[in-house]
Amino acid sequence: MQQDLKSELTKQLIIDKAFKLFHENGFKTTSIDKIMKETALSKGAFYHHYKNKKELGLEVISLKVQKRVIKSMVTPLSNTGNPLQILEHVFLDRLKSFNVYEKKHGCPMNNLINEVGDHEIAYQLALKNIIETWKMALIDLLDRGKKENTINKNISSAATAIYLISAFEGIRGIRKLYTDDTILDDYINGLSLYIKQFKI
Amino acid sequence: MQQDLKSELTKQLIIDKAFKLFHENGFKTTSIDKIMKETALSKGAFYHHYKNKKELGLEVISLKVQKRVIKSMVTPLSNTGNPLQILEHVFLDRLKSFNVYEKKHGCPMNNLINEVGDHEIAYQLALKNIIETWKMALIDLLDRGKKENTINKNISSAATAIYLISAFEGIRGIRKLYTDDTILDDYINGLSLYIKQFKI
DNA sequence: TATAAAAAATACCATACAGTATGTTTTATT
DNA sequence: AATAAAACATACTGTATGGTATTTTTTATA
Repeated sequence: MQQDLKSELTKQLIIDKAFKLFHENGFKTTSIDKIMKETALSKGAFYHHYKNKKELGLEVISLKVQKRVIKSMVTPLSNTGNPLQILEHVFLDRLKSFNVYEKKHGCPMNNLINEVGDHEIAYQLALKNIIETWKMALIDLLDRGKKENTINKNISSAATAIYLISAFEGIRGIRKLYTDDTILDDYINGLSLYIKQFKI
Repeated sequence: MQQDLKSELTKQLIIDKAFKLFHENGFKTTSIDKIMKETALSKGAFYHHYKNKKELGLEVISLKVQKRVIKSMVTPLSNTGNPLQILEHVFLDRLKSFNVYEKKHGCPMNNLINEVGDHEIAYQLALKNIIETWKMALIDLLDRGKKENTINKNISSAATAIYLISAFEGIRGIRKLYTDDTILDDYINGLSLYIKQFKI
């Protein structure tokens, strides 16, 4: 195999396993040893490709966590159609798409925000970047609705975007505490009611 | 000093320092050594009073984390007055009461939920208990508003309670990523608009 | 004041950790 | 085939960890 391709595959393997373990067990308590045991490669291989754990953490955020959020929560906002329907679809469909594993372990981004969001400035910036991207996309969609007269012009797009994001991330954490979906049903009802209020 | 009083004071000291360090640096990465260094006592003292770190964790949750939430977010909901005004007051006053330290390190409960909410069942139950207490108190207040004809009877009290809690906890995490309060202002505007919708 | 128990200190252990030094194997180039 | 560099493996270091064993100090009671 070509060297640069092999290198790329190895790095991708490490990132994938690291993301999985960060998601399941948290960032701080996931050691390099545990990650490399998952890859079936050695510690030497890790330090050949990465300077340290921090560098890996930042790659996991930008290559896995960010992509995940953008794919499921940002990109679909650009679809054509009624903005309010898109909003409801994106948030509700996402929640309903989660399997037991994802409900149990919560949102990878939110987990990182709460675990390392007040520690390393580098993590802070990388995570903030995701939130800002998400916020902007929501604002664009809400503004489009206002322009097309399907959304009440008196509501603040920025405030609504942040309230939507906050509630979504909040419930992803709270759901961890439960073993069934009743709390998610409450959230879903709350969200539906909330979105309906934007209508003209 | 009386023995049982001394014992009680020592335990309280350990709990206070542990809560502080959990809040600042997280649960998992706060070691017994670090806690006991803060208390200026020895490791022997710790293991005289506590069986292990888990037992301390549970005491911190029930004696510090829970008390904190109940005092600031639950008890004030029982005040007399217009339920909607009480709602707005409690949530907004709480947010506005936070100092730089509390904004930086987020909500101790939410931090724990996201860090250990999917690990130890004992932590899970202790934390869920707080959320349930909070949820019930909000439902009671909303139901009172409905009975007194100040709150729209068509909204679900449980759904509204969970949506309020989720957004509040969500923003406490997200705020960690920022160095100023603009994101909090967005949230506050979003919350005000949200609460206004409950009006008849 | 003697004695027992509680409170706290000291010293220790096995394990896990991030990271390093050095070796071996694989791949690319001449 | 020779050589160099990249990819990976092995063995190690120093430090931190949760927890234990044992000793010293403080407090309560007779």
